[in-house]
Amino acid sequence: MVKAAAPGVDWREDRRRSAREAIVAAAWALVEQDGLAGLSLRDLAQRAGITTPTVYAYFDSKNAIYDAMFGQAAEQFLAHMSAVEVTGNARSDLVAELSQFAEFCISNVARYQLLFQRTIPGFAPSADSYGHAVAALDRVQVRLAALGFTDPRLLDLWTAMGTGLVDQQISNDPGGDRWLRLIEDAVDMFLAHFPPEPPPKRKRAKR
Amino acid sequence: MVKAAAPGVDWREDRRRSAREAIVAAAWALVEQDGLAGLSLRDLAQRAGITTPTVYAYFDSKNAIYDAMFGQAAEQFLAHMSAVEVTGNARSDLVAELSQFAEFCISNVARYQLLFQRTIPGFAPSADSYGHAVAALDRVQVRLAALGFTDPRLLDLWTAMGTGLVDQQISNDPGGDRWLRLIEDAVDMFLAHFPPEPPPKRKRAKR
DNA sequence: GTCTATAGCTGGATAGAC
DNA sequence: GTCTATCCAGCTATAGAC
Repeated sequence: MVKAAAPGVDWREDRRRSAREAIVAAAWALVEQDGLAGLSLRDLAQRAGITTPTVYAYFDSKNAIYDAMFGQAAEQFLAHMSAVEVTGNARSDLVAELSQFAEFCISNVARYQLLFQRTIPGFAPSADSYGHAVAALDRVQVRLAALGFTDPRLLDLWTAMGTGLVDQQISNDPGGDRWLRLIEDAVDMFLAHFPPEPPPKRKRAKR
Repeated sequence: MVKAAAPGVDWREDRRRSAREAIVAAAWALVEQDGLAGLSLRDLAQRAGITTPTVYAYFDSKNAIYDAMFGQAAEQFLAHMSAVEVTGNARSDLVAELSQFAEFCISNVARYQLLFQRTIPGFAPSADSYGHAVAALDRVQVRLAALGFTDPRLLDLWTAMGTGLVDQQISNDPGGDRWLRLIEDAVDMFLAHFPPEPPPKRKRAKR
């Protein structure tokens, strides 16, 4: 209504944007059902209530759709991981972090595959979409650093543990919790061997 | 030559068997190049020096080819993992085990995907092929048990660590060694938190 | 922007001669 | 068993009317 004349972002752009989002939403619904690689533009158009050529009015190619999905997934990942509460206690924070990560991955396997595995043959995310993903991973690093883990090798070991648990869970016990139950054990193991550096000097009041 | 009349395994069967193996070999060459899902029967036939219908003289369907590949991969996995030397020292044995596993996975990513990830839409290994894979995984369990690790949760954590390192290596640093270098750290972490049970009582003569 | 219609291609799988 | 020829389904993508 009062959306008046913001330069370049008028109702026209809004319409187009929401139409694009509707297509992407339909794409998510399909890949969650038929698998990431099984997406076809025919099905997509039908699901979105339009025809195939209309899809091309909004996306240049099928990969452009994957790219939009990738960007959205990265945003969702950032939001999901930012929602975890920080207490300052290393153990509970690491458990929360890992649980949140696992929940994100498992709640949408297709999204996990798109974002973290490279399973679509000709697809590589655009620089723009990839930027979101990098930002999300940076955040993980920052949070771990706040807990006293700064050694890059430690960070790599941490991500390996996380993806390993998630990967085994998805591949070998889908729908179950055989590996999810091990999250606390994994964190304890990690903490026992790599005690966090002493309090990261919470000296940031001044500024 | 002296292969005479072994009942049911005459030269006819041998010819057929070697023809099948040639097709499977061509399939491996193709998937290593174009990705596991990118395999097409046209390309396969061309690579094998035959025509598409001839492929069907040896395999009922494309999935039957994947199945033969799966069985072969499982056999190779068992052989590769059996080649690692056992010293009885937990640390060096675990490092060797994990290194061997990583080497196997990384040396042929398509094989890794076929065997350990479920990435081909309509494909599930036959009971026969799957049996080989189960045997191979059993062997891992037995070897860990010999080192004093019998808790099934421990085994799951161990496999998660292994696949996590391999997965990160393949996905995020293909051709490099960023995660491979962490194998020793990972083993130390594992050992520090879960010291193996005292010598597995090599007293099993009786029985 | 949205449609109908279709091009153009590639896929797995089969028929039938030899 | 191996071929030529082909079917039929699916796909991405485009042309052109409205």
